[in-house]
Amino acid sequence: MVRNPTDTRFELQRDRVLKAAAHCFNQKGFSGTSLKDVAAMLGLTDAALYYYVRNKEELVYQCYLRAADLGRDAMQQAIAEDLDGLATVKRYLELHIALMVGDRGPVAILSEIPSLKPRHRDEILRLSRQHSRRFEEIIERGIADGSISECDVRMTGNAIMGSLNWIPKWYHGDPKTSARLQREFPDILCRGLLTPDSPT
Amino acid sequence: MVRNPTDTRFELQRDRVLKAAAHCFNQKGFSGTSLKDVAAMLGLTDAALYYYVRNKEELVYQCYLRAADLGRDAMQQAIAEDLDGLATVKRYLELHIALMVGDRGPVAILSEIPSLKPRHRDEILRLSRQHSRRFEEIIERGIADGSISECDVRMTGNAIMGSLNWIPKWYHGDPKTSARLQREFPDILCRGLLTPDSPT
DNA sequence: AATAAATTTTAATGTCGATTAAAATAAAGC
DNA sequence: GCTTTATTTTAATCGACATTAAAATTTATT
Repeated sequence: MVRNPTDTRFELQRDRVLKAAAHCFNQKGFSGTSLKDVAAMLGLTDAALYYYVRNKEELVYQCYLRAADLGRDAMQQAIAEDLDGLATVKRYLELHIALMVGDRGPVAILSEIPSLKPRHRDEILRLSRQHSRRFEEIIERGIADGSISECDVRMTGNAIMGSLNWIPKWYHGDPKTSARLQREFPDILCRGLLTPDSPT
Repeated sequence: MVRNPTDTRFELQRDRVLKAAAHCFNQKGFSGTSLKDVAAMLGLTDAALYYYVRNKEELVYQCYLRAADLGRDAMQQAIAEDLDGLATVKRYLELHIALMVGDRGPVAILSEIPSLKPRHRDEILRLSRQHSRRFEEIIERGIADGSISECDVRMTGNAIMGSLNWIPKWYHGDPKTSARLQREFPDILCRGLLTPDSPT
């Protein structure tokens, strides 16, 4: 079985497998989804999945890689647009959410990182930390250019990333919610609750 | 084995079991923690846990009940202080976080709700929705009394709750982080990123 | 159409960890 | 101290998937 980059059928089917897996993991929890569940979503047999991943652990790993890719893509594009700090944050959030609720989704929520093999766990954690660090850099840039108010950058980053990472927990594909999410969420995360004339 | 409310030894040990379980679930993931892992934290044998819970499913269920109790307690106390909407939100966040990082913690992250038995799942979801609804009511009250700016209440609630629920993912008991969390987080979630003089 | 390669299924196997029952120990009550 | 009750351990059992190998089928190539 020699496979080259032009061999697209395998890649496509594999992608469907990973999406189905992400969907199942989010819906039924990790321990609650058997390979049979994932396979059933594609009209396949559980054993067929082994043609695309080595085992269940790798299925999770690949789901998490997809999630990391998606986040990285959104951030790179946001940065490339060369806006001020606050606008970059907002743009990143818009892009990330758009990808999540679009055809790059669903994104698996990262609940099972610890049960990955060390090699895989380390890589996912590395990617995850890298992403957080880049996000914090944007916030710092915003503080420097005056668009973002002084704050504990680490905590602020954690707060926003938490909101973002939690989305798959309550968003299950409803189009109405999808629209609201894309329209409102980025602003909400940037604006906070204060009224325009609140004292600081 | 007749047990009454004054029988405290059982209750205490059971509580230790639930805390250990929450800790393990957060650290190693649900599927990655065996009952042996949980028991080992207490110097017990896996079989001993069955004296405190019927089975693993109930262990998760009880962890989630604890989490729900904690959130409810924080919210009730915040509401009882009879502040305006924004201040109530902030007070609630302070209290909830204080409990999470204090001796009521650790709080299990709710990743495995779907693998609960229907009866248990329904109850946890009911409690969870109730909590969200009450939180949204506070936000609405804040909008009504002018302390919170107009917003999509549902989405705003989701955003803040997401941040809060994600905390156990990255907070692992470091005291330094605990202090920062309690000091900064409530404000961050209320204030957003904007500078005092940002245009709206 | 014939052959080869890719994909999926059928049918077992194997294993880990949850669960259980009975025995042992520890604690409490009298 | 003796008895009863509460707690924990030892030692099996047991089942649900994950995993595998070989066979079957589908798809691609010529």
